[in-house]
Amino acid sequence: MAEGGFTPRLPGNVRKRQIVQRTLALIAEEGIQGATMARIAEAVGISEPSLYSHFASRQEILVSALDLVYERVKDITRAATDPDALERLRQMGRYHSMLVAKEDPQYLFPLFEFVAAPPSTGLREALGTRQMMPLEHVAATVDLAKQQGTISEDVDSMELAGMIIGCSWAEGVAHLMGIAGKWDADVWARMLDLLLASVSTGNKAIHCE
Amino acid sequence: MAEGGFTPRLPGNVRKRQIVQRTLALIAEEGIQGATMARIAEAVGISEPSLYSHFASRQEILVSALDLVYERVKDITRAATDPDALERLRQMGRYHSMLVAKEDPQYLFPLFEFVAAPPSTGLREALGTRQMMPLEHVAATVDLAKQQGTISEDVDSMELAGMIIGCSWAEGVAHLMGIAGKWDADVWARMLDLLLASVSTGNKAIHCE
Amino acid sequence: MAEGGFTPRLPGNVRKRQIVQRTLALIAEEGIQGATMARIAEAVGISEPSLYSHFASRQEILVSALDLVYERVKDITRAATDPDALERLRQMGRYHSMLVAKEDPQYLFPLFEFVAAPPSTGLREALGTRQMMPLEHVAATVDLAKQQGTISEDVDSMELAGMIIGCSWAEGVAHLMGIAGKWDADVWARMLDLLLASVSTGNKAIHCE
Amino acid sequence: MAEGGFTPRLPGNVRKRQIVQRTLALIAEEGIQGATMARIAEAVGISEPSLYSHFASRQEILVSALDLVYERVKDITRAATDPDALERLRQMGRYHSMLVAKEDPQYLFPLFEFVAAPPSTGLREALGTRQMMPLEHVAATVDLAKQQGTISEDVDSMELAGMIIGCSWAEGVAHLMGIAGKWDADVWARMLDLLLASVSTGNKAIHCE
DNA sequence: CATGAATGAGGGTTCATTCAT
DNA sequence: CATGAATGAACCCTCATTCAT
Repeated sequence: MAEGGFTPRLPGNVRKRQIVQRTLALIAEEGIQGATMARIAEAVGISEPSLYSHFASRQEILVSALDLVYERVKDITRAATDPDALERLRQMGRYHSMLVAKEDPQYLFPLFEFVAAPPSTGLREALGTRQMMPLEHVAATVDLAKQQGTISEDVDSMELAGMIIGCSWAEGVAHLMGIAGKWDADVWARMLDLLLASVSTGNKAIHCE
Repeated sequence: MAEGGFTPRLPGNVRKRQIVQRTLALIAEEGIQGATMARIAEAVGISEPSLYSHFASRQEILVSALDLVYERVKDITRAATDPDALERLRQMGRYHSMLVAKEDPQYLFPLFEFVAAPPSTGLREALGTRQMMPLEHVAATVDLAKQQGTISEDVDSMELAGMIIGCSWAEGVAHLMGIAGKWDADVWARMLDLLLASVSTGNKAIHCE
Repeated sequence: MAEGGFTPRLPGNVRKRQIVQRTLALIAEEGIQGATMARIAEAVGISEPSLYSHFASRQEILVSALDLVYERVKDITRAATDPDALERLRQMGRYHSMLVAKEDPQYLFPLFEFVAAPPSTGLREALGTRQMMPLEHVAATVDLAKQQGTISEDVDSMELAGMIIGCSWAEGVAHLMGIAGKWDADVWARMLDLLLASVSTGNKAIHCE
Repeated sequence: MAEGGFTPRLPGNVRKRQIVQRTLALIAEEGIQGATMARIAEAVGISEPSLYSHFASRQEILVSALDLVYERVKDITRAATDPDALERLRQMGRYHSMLVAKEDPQYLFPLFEFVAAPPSTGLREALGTRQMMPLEHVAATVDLAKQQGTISEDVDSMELAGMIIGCSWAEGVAHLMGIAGKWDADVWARMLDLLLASVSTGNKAIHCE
């Protein structure tokens, strides 16, 4: 019956990537619930059922989109290359501010869409799993800073890692709430600086006689 | 679904509050998109069209639910009564931790549902507006602390207020991601303490020596 | 948005009956799988979603249709009124033949659609439940015939009832297979007669000297 | 779903038989409508379009499945080998009971799936055609019994054949309705016995006295 | 204030089938 | 002989909303 669509047949991997990317864009624009199969199909330029040639379900597409978000997160850690681990932590903060500021549609808004996904969707669990990786990366960097003697040995690495990433989350929430304009763009970098200063060995805050 | 014909006619205000409360509960369980008119009506025990006797649209109910969330936020500021403004800021942090820890279904999850609501719904704008109030309250408290001499005059009040509230946001995100278990419950209070210590006049961190 | 359809608003009960009847007709024509919500709605002259104002699901409509089939079955027992119970059994057989012969679209084909419904639909269970009633009615009539002395006391009433109804089933299958034309219409009545003759006290077959 | 690239190329006939068998199994489990091309392909372990290398359409596969059902029916006649034709008829009945009792997934449920197939599918016609063969076989056996003098010459052979097979159909319907448990398994054999007794020359029922 | 009946739009998913490879 | 990519049509069902009562 079908007279053989004229849509160019793309190799599976290419199409798959295409689908995930457009989905992420849709999530950024209209939220997860706005990323409907119909809209995804239209954005990609294929028919709705064709999506099922590449993914078993909408859920699977969404999880793949989440993976793509964490590609951006990985960029953060990849971009911080300073040999000094403490400085590296500051670099991550600044890179994150940049990511948020340029409103990359593949990062901030999609990420929080997953944060707020109803538990029944299973997406939040998927998110928690993925977040562990950057968290542990930051904790490892803190460890390194301790070895390098720039961060006090007393500090719990995982705890500090949480606080560091927490600054980024705070930044994200402020942007999403549309009140980021209340401060200049560096405020979250300064928040991170304050935090790091509190735990760096250079800081006399606590031991300041 | 309603349990039959004789739903007692409740005075308008009571019904309205009932509707908003059940809606908020639904948002907590299933997200904003899960708070459908059908489910709200069923939860309240009236028919679907009856909801329109009390609210002009679903949107209006949702915004009212958001107001209810900010009632909880107001509780935070109300609960912090210490005469020492700096201590009051710490109280707010601890009260917030408590609110998050007890998983009050009328606070954390609904709040972030609104954070992540697609722009087209207008809910995020509504959220931004409401968030200004607690933000300014915290800034005012910082100002007071400066007058009381416990926080350094150099500090920008609004900026510090953002950081303080940012700690709460970070706490919320950690919980929603399901990774809060990585730390003990006090970590976010300690983050706030570090921050406040950095700016308190007792701190020699910056001016040390 | 909806500008208030022009379909006349019918009282609930009337619509419900209408829906079930048209559904049964569709089942007769195209099988259970042919009774789609779209076709039912079209046959009734209302929109598809409106069906859900009257029934919670398609399954519920189908079960109601099954009930309607068994209204026809009840007609069989109602139509047999001869004071002589043995004769009454013969009347039932003849009435059934008539029902089958006139190809009442509310009886034979729909009935067997339910017989052949896949187990996963739950419809066959519903069928078994409903079939018990006529079965027990026939068994009771056999009992009565035994009291009246026309059927031998040795016979197990339920067993004979099964055989009697079995003749009707055989008749039904023959029709559905499209090979009923191989015999004249009375063949199944004669089958029933042979059976009843075998167990009637007038029969010397077993006790014959 | 298939477990990967290297499905061994099977000779055409083998594959064909395989396809038909799995299809029949699917019909038994989920009905004709449950035997979708996707499920058949998965069950066989080849891709969906590959099915079209062996059969022109789904319809063709289904008809082949029907043929396979009638292989089982042929088994019935093949299994009845007693030289006495009357006894042979009884053997067929008992063999059929066995077939039904062991719930052979290639017989009863599939058969009735075809009985109840909507007319528009053409499957019921195909069924009628095939049913003629066993019917005529039974009629021929009745004829033989008449020659052997065990069944009365007065009896119409085709009519009696219908009744005999009718007992089997009744048995099948009882099973499908899930009410077979109401009787012991021999009831249908006894029904057949009663019937045959009525027409056998040994029977004094009619000529009694 | 409350409801039963109704709806257009759209939700994700499955269907048998086709075609280029 | 076999497949991956693709599709139009259809599936059951839910959505927020309206209107007469």
